[in-house]
Amino acid sequence: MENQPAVQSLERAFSLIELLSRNADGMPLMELASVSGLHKSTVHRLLASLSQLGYVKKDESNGRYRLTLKLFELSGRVVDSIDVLGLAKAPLEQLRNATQEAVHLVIREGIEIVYIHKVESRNGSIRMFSRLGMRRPLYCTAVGKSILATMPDDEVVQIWNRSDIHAYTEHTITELGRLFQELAQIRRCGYAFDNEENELGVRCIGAAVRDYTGRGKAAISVSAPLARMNDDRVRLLVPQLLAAAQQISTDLGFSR
Amino acid sequence: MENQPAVQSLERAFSLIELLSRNADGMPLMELASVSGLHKSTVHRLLASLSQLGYVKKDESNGRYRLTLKLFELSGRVVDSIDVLGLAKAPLEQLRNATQEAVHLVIREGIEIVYIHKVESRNGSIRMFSRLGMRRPLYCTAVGKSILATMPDDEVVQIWNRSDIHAYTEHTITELGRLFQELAQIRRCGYAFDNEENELGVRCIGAAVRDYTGRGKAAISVSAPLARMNDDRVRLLVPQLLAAAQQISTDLGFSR
DNA sequence: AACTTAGTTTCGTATTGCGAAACAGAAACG
DNA sequence: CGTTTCTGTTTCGCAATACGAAACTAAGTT
Repeated sequence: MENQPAVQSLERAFSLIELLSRNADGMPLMELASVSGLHKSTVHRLLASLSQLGYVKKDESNGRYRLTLKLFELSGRVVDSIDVLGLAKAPLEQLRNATQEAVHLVIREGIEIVYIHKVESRNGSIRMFSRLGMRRPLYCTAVGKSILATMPDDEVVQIWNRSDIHAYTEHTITELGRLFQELAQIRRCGYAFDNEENELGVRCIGAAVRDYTGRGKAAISVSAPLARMNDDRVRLLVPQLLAAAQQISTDLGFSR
Repeated sequence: MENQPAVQSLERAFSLIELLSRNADGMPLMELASVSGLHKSTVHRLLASLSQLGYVKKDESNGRYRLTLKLFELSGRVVDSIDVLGLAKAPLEQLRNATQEAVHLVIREGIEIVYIHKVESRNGSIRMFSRLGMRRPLYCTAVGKSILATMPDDEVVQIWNRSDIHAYTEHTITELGRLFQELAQIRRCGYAFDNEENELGVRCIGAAVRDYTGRGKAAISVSAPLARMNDDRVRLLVPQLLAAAQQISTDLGFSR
């Protein structure tokens, strides 16, 4: 039914866009041509089209092509329409104020979570690495696991199979058995850990946000460097995390 | 040199994307076909390609096509690379806390400003209409005018000529003379007003953020409903606004 | 002045995307 | 329960469209 190849010019244009998105200060035509493997005149034509449509602009001072913020405008509309975002902002900020640590809101899309909101720590010193729009697999983050824990086992297995299991750090879970062990615990306690499974030196606690169907479509987390996240601190933070998750879930129509 | 028509399939695909971005809960194929004026089989082919590339997904439950967050991922990278954003976040939040009103950060792109960060009022009652990624003309916003005020007159004229002058409210400036009068005042005081020029019932004060070249590439503002923004309140808020703008400008390398 | 190298424009060609039409499935109707 | 009328998917022959080689321009380099 599917797997007919994508329209060629679209595929090519988007590969250029992806390349450009990785280079903040733009790229010259020839570089785009060589790394994409396309003929320079093809690249030129596609860029000209994208420029005319307003997605790309050529920096006249140095001849480099770069993305404009028009994509941001489009995707901003999409993100804005996610109702959990509106409901979560206030509780998240309160949570950050109570904990003084970075807090995140993610939603699930397929086998990944996407960061859609962040309130930064006031301990400005150490900055968490996270970017809005960034994706991570479900199985290696506190938020992801807390969402998995709201799903039936067979779906978890499906997601696991579709995921590219990769040990981001030495603590990353790479066996399905381990994952299920953890999920059992998460279901009991209502929150999930990430003990440096995604990034060394960072520990997170996460809790799912449920909508009226009871399924976890989103999750929130508190992240901090190892030094500020010992067991005592966790005991202190968990109730606050859960309260915030509860609050948002209730606002989304989840009961009990 | 330009105005050769854009690659057809690109132009069409992006028009579909724009349509989809305006409908949070997706659109059925036929609706897309009729409003875009494209043949349904063309729409189908383009959507299939966009799906395969991961930008669009078909909601199997109701058959509607919707945008994924992949665009958000791309544009997130672009936005993230704007250094003024990182530098502005803390001062903006402080400003919001001091004023208890909604504060915004915008950057200029061409003849428009783009909202790239917002810290919402805690007076949750009345919510400002503003969305990240949203664009407004320079001439009808406090932030826009404060940026114009940092530019040489001839450039202001150029921008004016390229702009589609439109009276958003009865207070919108629609004559170049009026604009220059205001710019003169803004240059004297260092901040700009928006007296319901963009939206009835909303008053803003804005100040430009300058980089090391002295040009205003960004600006910040405090917005509030008319009722909370009388002259006394403005006198109180302006110094705080200016302090924040100053702070960010300094961090960007602007001196004096 | 000769030689690179990046970027733009032209243009003939075949490939690619096009859309009419057939098909499949679901919902609405009588 | 068959008929009609939707929407969405697939096929396929045709020609318009996008392709890329090559010519050309403009800057830099040697």
